[in-house]
Amino acid sequence: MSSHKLKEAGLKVTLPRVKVLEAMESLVGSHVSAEDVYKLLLENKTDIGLATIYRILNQFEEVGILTRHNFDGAVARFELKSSNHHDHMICTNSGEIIEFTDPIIEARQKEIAREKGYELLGHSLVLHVKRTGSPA
Amino acid sequence: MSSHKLKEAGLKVTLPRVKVLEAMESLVGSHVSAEDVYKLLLENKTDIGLATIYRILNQFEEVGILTRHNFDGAVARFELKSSNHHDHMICTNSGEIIEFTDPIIEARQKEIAREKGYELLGHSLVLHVKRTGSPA
DNA sequence: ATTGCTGCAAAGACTTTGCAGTTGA
DNA sequence: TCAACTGCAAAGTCTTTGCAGCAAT
Repeated sequence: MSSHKLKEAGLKVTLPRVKVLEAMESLVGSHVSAEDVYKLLLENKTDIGLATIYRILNQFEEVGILTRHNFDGAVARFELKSSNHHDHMICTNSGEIIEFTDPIIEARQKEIAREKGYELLGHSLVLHVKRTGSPA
Repeated sequence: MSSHKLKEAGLKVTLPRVKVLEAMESLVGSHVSAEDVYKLLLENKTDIGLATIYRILNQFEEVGILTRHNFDGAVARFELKSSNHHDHMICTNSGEIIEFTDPIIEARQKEIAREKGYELLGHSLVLHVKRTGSPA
């Protein structure tokens, strides 16, 4: 249940927060903007102010419920933080976002940071791609 | 000479463009915002409108003179495109930006895209790091 | 002489904030 | 009850644009 997750995170359980969390849970695998969440909730007859959505999304990020992406530099996109970390590939034609993981890259990143005298805290990797003739 | 680079790129050689290009050339290795360029030019007694700087920076990116980064999702940062591609590491404490290259990661990226049926056009990789006890 | 470029100020997109009223524990 | 939360509208930040005048070929 969503409310439990909120309490765990130290957030008061309020209707807007529950609704936003439910929306994000129903959207696992998507990468949505504040506006997207707002519209989705409206469709479900839940009218929560856009400002509140922004506030809640930020809080959720702070407590680690979700991850923020700035793929293009324009709108921020969010996705529920899943147990399995992954990176993204964006098709320049369709705008489609494909997720992937690669242990080799992950390992190298840690190593590179260490080599330079740093500790890796996180990373952001986005591949910009286009479809080729040969399918997946 | 800067003006030659502009002609090559198909851009009319104008004072603002030459000044911005010179500024970027004097800043190799930095990652500056439009505002940064604006202020730097002002210090050098060159008063070019901020809107013009934005326009020029965009044009320079289009013709491949420089690269745009959206490290944090806030301001866009630019750097002269150098012959040698590199990625970035940002220290969360100091904000310092360290450049690096890694052939293994580069190769994997290409492979991953291909495996999924895509062609790699470009990528954006940023490591978020913090200093450790052991120096570089 | 043209055509494109620049400056200014206004507008735009996205996001945050102040404040008064509401709600959850 | 009382602190925390929400909604609204206003404000903020970064960036783009319209338009009239200026400049490069």
